[in-house]
Amino acid sequence: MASDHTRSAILAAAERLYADRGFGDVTLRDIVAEAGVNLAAVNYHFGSKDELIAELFVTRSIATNRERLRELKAAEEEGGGRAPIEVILHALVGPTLRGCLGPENQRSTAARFMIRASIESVPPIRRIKNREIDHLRKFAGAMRRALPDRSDVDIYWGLNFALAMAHHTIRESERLTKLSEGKCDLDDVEDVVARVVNVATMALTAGRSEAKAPAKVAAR
Amino acid sequence: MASDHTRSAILAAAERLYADRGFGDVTLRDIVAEAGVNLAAVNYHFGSKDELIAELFVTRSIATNRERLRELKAAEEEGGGRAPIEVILHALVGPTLRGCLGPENQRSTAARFMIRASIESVPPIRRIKNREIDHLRKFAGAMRRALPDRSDVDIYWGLNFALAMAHHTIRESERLTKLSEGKCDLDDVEDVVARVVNVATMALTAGRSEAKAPAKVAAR
DNA sequence: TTGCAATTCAAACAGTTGTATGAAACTATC
DNA sequence: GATAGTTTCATACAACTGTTTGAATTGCAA
Repeated sequence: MASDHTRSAILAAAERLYADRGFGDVTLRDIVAEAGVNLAAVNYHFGSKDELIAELFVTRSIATNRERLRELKAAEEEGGGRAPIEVILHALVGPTLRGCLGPENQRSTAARFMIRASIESVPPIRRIKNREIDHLRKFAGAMRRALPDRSDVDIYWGLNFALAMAHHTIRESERLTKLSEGKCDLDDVEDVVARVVNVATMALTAGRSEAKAPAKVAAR
Repeated sequence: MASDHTRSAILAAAERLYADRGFGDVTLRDIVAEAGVNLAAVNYHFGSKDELIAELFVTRSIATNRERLRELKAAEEEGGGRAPIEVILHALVGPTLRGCLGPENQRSTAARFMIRASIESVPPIRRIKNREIDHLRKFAGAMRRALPDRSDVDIYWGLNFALAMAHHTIRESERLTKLSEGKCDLDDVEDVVARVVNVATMALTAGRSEAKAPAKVAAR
């Protein structure tokens, strides 16, 4: 074991630079300059540039996934093994949206990094995202338990659309603000979460007998 | 004016290579080799690599946008200046989905190129996408005419969610297929379009008096 | 202090990239 | 068929990239 000082200085500097300028035009030399360490340190501590990026992304995304599962598990336990669909969807998209949106000036480096990762999609990150399927299957399972007479196809489409709305809103938040001339308030994260959950819930419950009016799961 | 042979050979080769291997690892040398022309030809005919990429993307996206507006105009004329919301949404997402999805083995080079452009998002393409706002405003206008008692905010969120579902489904089509173990059939484009339109329509009409059951706008 | 491993460092490496150059080949006009 | 303009070509350029190397330094245990 070592002092770890250099290692974490690199991680912090890299996350900051990637968050600010994107993956495209940040070189290892930029990172080591920002971190105040030697160029060779990156390869010494991480093996390669891609492994550095991967470690950054993995750290942040397991944090998000843990939060998702925590909310999901809590909801299912409270409901005796079956949670309401809107609460499940809330657990699915809430942590991601909360982690990436919010007032721009108080957005954490981690949040800005994750937005970049969502927009630019470089190879090491794509590789990790592809392993996310098992994680999503847990939500598909919970959704099936919540809506037992919905077909698998509808469940998967609903899951897909929920993620679509959350991720696209993050990716294109700037454009949506411009398009709506500021009328869509992306700083009010809980409102965004509620909108996504409401639409996804409608998508999953429409045309069924028990299609109750979707409950508001968060304050508006 | 000239024979244009070299120019179009480059365009075709570039589109093919980008579609197959992505922007990340296709160099000018790969393109000119595929096209059977000299390296300097790209800079001679297009000025720079980025301008080549931009021209490819612009060509394809104005084709999509023209198709969108054609459908929108036809629908509004038929309705005497006001089209049903589901038809407007169909005009918005139909051309994009039809241009990118469909049976993989019969997917055109252009379609595969546009999927790449949607996934990788390189600088010259991002720059063009940012100019798309005026185009989207036309749809926002039509949607406002279709739903006069909906607030602007709701209109923009509905537009955002419709695009979200369409684009995300294109971007993550492979993952959705894997996640659903093939149960979600992305080759049935009209079914995908109908699903997106239905959910977006629900999002825009829920909780209003005239919230009629969304019509099926395409065969299922 | 000595010895050994872990870490840091400057420097170079090996490869690739997009672009520029200037001569050669071509094409069409008069 | 000479001329002017366009297009092609081989080649070089200049810069940048991630990675490696081997020596210097550091930290720690015996």
